[in-house]
Amino acid sequence: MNQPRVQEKEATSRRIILDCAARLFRTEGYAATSLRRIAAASNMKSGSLYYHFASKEEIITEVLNMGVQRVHDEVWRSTAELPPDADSHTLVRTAVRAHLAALHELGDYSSANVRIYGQVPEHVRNAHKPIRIAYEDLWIALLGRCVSQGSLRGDVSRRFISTFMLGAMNASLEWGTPESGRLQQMADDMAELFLRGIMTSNQ
Amino acid sequence: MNQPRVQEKEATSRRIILDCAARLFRTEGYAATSLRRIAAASNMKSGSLYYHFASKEEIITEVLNMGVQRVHDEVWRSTAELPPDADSHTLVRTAVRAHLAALHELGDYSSANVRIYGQVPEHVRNAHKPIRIAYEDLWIALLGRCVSQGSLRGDVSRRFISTFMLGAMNASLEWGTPESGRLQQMADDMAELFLRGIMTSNQ
DNA sequence: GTCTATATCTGGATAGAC
DNA sequence: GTCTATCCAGATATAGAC
Repeated sequence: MNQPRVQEKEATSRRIILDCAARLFRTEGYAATSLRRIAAASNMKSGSLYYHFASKEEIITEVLNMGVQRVHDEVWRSTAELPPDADSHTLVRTAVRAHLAALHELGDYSSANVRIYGQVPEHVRNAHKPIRIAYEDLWIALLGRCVSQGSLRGDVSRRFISTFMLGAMNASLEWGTPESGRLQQMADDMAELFLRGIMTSNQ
Repeated sequence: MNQPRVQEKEATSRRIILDCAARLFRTEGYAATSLRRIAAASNMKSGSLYYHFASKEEIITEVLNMGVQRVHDEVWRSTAELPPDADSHTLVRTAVRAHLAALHELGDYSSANVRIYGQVPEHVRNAHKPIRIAYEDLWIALLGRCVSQGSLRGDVSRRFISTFMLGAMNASLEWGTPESGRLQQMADDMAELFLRGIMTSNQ
């Protein structure tokens, strides 16, 4: 009865391959990352990858999806845990913290996603797109909760604000890898800039 | 006496090659963009590129540098033209407008820069780095003018704020190509978000 | 200044042994 | 599940004709 062991090994190898692939896609780019290099980093030979994945495109698809899915889940969970009457500042701060924490924890996956989304083959991008849109919609909904409290400014569209915020937060992936203590501080600083802007007085 | 004509043709071909290269680097990635494709897009054969450039790395270096240099120059010029006693809001709005206008005008150059900077061979990146740092320093200096007016918040470092703003603005390259009318509006909206944040009241 | 032709290398993917 | 061996397409770069 060693069926479970085999499945475990397959799942583990799969995960190792994806981790290495994500790291290489992030740092080298999509086309520059050969299956031979992914295999070597995973302590395998290139032919062996085809036991786990049908093609390079199947690997990048998995990497792209994982880069968004976990962030989505964390932001959803952390904001759903808040009391229904939580004020807008708390809501935004919580979502920003969750996004940045998950983003940097995922590291190579989310960074690879941000960096090479615009450069993968079009049908790969199209297959991934719904996951991105679902995540954007989550943010639109969060901002909707602010609107219903009358606290979100009305002169700029919610879609613009959410795209703006996501872009600003994702750009932080290019700043290097902060220790988790620093990350907390960074998230709070960024939430503050979002909420109140860069100036002292708001005349 | 056709020496000038020849130089003109060389300069023109060079520029065509760089334009095509920037567009391809942006959309396909660095490694995925072959010299054959750059040549084809430039209505040439791949061998001919070597008359104008010594290597693929020389091409990408030029593309990276152009992507920052023009933006730098535009932001510098537009803010230097302001009266020395211009208020902080005007200063920031002017710089944001200039950055976004130049960024989207350069299009493929700046977008290629943002997208593939982290994926280009290390010595290419190192050669380009001083130009990036000089531009960041320009923003630090602009924010310094706000500090001396007592209008920049003091609880977050100037370096953090400038990195935050540049990241947020550069992310807009991924939103598609706006018509120039829309671009003006976008720049003003973004400046507003920077200056006053996303909320209505700042209690 | 641009071409053709080519040397040399590395890529994704497959077949079949173990 | 992982290996070796291999096919074939496509890469950078060079050489030399025009």
